[in-house]
Amino acid sequence: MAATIKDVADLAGVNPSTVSRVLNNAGLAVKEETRQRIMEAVRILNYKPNAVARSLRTRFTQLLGMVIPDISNPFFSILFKGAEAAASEKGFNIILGNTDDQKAREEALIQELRDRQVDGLILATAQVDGALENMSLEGYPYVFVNRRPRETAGRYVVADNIKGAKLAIDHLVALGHTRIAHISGPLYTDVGLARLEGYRLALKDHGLPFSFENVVESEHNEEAGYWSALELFRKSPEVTAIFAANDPIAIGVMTAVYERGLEIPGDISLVGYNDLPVVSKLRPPLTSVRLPLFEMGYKAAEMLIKIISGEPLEQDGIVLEPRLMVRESTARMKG
Amino acid sequence: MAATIKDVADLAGVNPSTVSRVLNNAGLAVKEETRQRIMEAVRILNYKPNAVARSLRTRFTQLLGMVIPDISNPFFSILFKGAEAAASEKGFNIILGNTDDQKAREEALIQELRDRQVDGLILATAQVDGALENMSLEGYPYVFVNRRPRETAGRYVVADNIKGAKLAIDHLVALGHTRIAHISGPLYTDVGLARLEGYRLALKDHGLPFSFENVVESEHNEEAGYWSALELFRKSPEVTAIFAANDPIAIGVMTAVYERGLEIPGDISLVGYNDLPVVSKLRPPLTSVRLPLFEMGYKAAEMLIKIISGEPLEQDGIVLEPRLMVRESTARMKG
DNA sequence: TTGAAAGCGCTACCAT
DNA sequence: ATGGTAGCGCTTTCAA
Repeated sequence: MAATIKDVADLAGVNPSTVSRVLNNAGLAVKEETRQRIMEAVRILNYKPNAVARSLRTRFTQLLGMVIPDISNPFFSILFKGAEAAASEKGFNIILGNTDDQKAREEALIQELRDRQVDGLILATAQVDGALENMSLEGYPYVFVNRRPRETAGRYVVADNIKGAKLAIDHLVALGHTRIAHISGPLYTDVGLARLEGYRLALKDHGLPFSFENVVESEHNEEAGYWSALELFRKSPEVTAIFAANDPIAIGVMTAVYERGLEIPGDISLVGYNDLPVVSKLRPPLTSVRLPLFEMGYKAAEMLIKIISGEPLEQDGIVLEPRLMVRESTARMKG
Repeated sequence: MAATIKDVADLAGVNPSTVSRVLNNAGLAVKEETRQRIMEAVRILNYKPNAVARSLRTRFTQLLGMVIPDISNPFFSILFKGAEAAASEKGFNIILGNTDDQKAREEALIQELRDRQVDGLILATAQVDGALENMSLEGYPYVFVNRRPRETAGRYVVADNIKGAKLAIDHLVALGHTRIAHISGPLYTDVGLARLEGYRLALKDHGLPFSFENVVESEHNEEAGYWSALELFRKSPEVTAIFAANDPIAIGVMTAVYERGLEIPGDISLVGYNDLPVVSKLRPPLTSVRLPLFEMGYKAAEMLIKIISGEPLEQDGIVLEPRLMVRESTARMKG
């Protein structure tokens, strides 16, 4: 049986409250000699405070909940790493829950975590609503990461998707491309919409026409990317560059391009988004927009802990800058 | 403020202990009418038991700790997913800690998790010792996954590395290769040793000579794989097939092979290990030994929960079977 | 079938 | 500077 605070108090010949004072209130009045005796007893008994008992009393668990669609996706696992790094610096740990992108699981998980009395939630998931309204209503601390809630209020840490899309298009235009297509993500998501918007704005900036002929809406995965590329070739066979809304889509596009007997970047320049580790290993290595994922996770946890601690926030949201990783899938326009 | 069991009891006009009985001991004697009244009160107040208070009383947190070197490595994140799936089925959640392969962080983390009173630990990390001895001494529940402890006692869930290596070599031999090299992992790890042993045994099975000329010891990463391949080419330029101890090593080998102006699989057949998602995207897609990672994580959590619940275990360890995913990096011997 | 009460280990308030 | 004590919310034993 592990030693309790009472054991320490008995051994040191003091009251448990004194032990607690020594251990917790660094700046509080305790005679040096008493402190010594107590620390010695702690050492002898190898005493570790019981976090559960402390939590019950203080009403803080020093535990964060993080809800993620798919931890095996490096995108999210790097977010988690960032969050964990910040949390651990402040003495917090994180309960991680994977939703497999299922809304029911997501809501159940949020409830589960709250019942466990986690001090706050980091939400990296797509759709939250019912559970969320309760949360904001009751003033429960939570922070969105990689997603900026539209309807619901809430703090967030995101990357600038409009800027990211512009980086991609600027690059392609600089290489001489004018017929640039976009395979967008789902347009019911803020991410999908923002990247499309960035694409549109960048074309406009460069005096290039925007046309829905050159846009195909896709899901955020490889297979959907493949089929969307086929559809694009049907609609607009003359494009010379494609900006894909994320890397898996871009990988699907690659397959479709090769099937058509075309070369990358010889015939088609291709840009992805997120810069997952895998894309630098592709042939050719993919040019992609990199998000500061670790930093996003870090800042989200940091922000959440500030909210929990009642520290004032300078801002409700943090928007981080993406940057373009240029690789071999993009090249100067032929001719 | 959230409702407590006392609020429910008051509303239902009963004692808190009766509420507790209704909520927890499904099979216990409670008059149907009372139960109804209580459930109604629970509903009205939207009562959720406070897990912290319950944990303090029952001495179980229904929380598992999982220690992982690097969650952004898909190898580990899939292990985690499996563990989380099993845990969540049994009403457990998992606190995940990332160690970045740093021993100090690892030990601190284990201590942290124990102080939090997690009911048990799943250890996917490389080196644990000091902290571990305490754990086994005090009968604290823990399970190793993907690693079978040598010196320390302990339950484990691993894949059969000797078998996996044999699968790789059998395949290469079947393709007509006889000069098969092995770039091994670190030989101070059980994983590295076991794969080397499988390589040696398989050669013997096929009546092929084993020689240290054809073995280079490497670290488990891409760069080390690259340098090890260079060393191999120096020692044994005539090899026609290479079995790499894991996928990152194999990727490093690829780079070295291409630099030498050789083709895969034309000149050199190459087999990796772990079958990370990325390897099917390489050019050529890599033949690799696949481990049932999700299942390993699942079984590890399941085993741990059994230990926690005091259920008897049929066995101290579970060894799962790998299988070979044949792709285009291996081909029949020329000539 | 239900109630009363103790107590898990800790902190924080109030005394002294 | 330190001790005493109440109580966080729950479960569980004992009694009725």
